[in-house]
Order: sequence, then C-alpha cells, then structure tokens
Amino acid sequence: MSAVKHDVFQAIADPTRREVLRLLSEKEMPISALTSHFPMSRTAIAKHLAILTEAELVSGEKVGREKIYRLHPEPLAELKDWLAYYEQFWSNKLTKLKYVLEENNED
Amino acid sequence: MSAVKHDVFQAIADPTRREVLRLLSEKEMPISALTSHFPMSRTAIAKHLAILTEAELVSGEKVGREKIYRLHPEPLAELKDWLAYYEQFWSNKLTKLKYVLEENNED
DNA sequence: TTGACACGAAACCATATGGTGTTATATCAT
DNA sequence: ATGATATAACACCATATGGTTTCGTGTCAA
Repeated sequence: MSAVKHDVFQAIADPTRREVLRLLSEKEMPISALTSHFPMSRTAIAKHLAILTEAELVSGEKVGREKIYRLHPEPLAELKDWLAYYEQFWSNKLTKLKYVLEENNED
Repeated sequence: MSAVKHDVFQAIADPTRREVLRLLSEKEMPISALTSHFPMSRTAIAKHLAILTEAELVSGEKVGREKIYRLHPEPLAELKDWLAYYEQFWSNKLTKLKYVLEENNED
C-alpha cells in the first residue's frame, strides 16, 4: 500500500489496526474471522494486516487454504522505551496533584 | 490541515512531530527556534504544531510577537494505558531471555 | 513612522492512506 | 471433476498528509 516501510508508531496510529491487534491478542485467527468484526471489506483488512506485518506486530502462517494471523507484541517495546523518556516530565500521581492545585487557584 | 480531530496515536506517528516533542521537553520555544532544527519550512512545522495542539500534547502562548510552545505530556497517559494491556503478553525480561536463548541456538 | 521580524492564512501540489470492486489461484469437500 | 471457500493481486477512487510558496498582519526597535 506504500513504498516506505511502516514503523510501529505508524502501525498503531489507525483505530482499525489497534482493534485488529486487540482481537489477535485474544485469539489467533484468519482474515475472514477478523473481517467479521469490522464494517469493511476483507481487502481493507488485508491491507491493514500488511502494514502490521511490515511493523512485525503480526505474522501470518498459511495452513491449508487459510492464513492464520497472530500477535507478535515485541516491537511494542520501542513504544514503551519512547514513552519512558516522557515519564520524567509527568507521573499520574503528580499530574493529579497539579490539577487539584490549579483548580484551587481558580477561585 | 484536516477535518477530523487528531488523537495522540496519530500525533506521535510522525517522526518530525516526535522530534518536536523531544525538543520541547528540553525547553519551551517559539516556532522559528523549533524550525531551525529541521530541514523544512516554518509553515510545515506550524502544521505539525497544530496537530500536536489538537492532541493537546503542546500548547502555545502568545508573548509579544512570539508564540511560545511548550510540552503538555499528560495525554501520553492514554498511550501508556493502551500499552499496559499488551504487557501481559510480553515483558522486557522475558523478551530478553527469549532473545538470549535464540542466539544460543544459532550455533 | 518605517522597516524588520514573528507569525498566521491561503492556495497549491505530490504522494500516502484507507477504502472499494473485480479477477485469479489454490485448497477442500462432494 | 466440480463447486464452494479462503485468500491474493490488481486497478481504481476520494480524501488525508506533508510539504511548498505567497501574501497579510501585528509587534518591536530605530
């Protein structure tokens, strides 16, 4: 679908692809089973799977006339590492505290 | 640059925008200072900032004739939460162990 | 007040993205 | 062998994306 290689960040940018990942996290399945969860054609899902495959987040194994796709979550480590850098600027606890203080200052 | 609202996932999909976030994490700065770090026009950076602003990852404050942009990392929590779900399928420790085993099997 | 500076807005462009439909090919069941 | 099934491959389309250039406007400094 594109000339340039897709990375993990681009792969998870699309809501359909995130839902595909979630479905595959529950159970490996072929394209047609995946497609039944979406209001779009099998061809569209196939393209999303191609992008996810490029990012190495899924892999497909041909079994008879089916091709079973399954989740391959390791590349998400790159995302985790990227995110870890920003946690020095924010933590859930400190953020909540800050919001409380800002709300108090409003009156 | 678009009719649909951009979310955090789309915002961080672009390498330029990720670099903008990193730069702003070091120091708040106006558009022209940001632009000097990239091989593209000020207008292009302005569009990226608009997308980051839509995702509420940055905010700009007008100061005189400048507009100072600064990082607003809280929306990254959504990403962190999304990622947390997949950590049940994989952990750094187990991944490293698996890689070590695979390397050992190579000879 | 006259530039120079920082930015915003608009028009434009090439390519990417996300979808469609059609056709072809391999496999399984009868 | 035939037909149904599962998917791949291809051509096509509208819109989004990521960039450009040009022009307009508010602000600071001389």
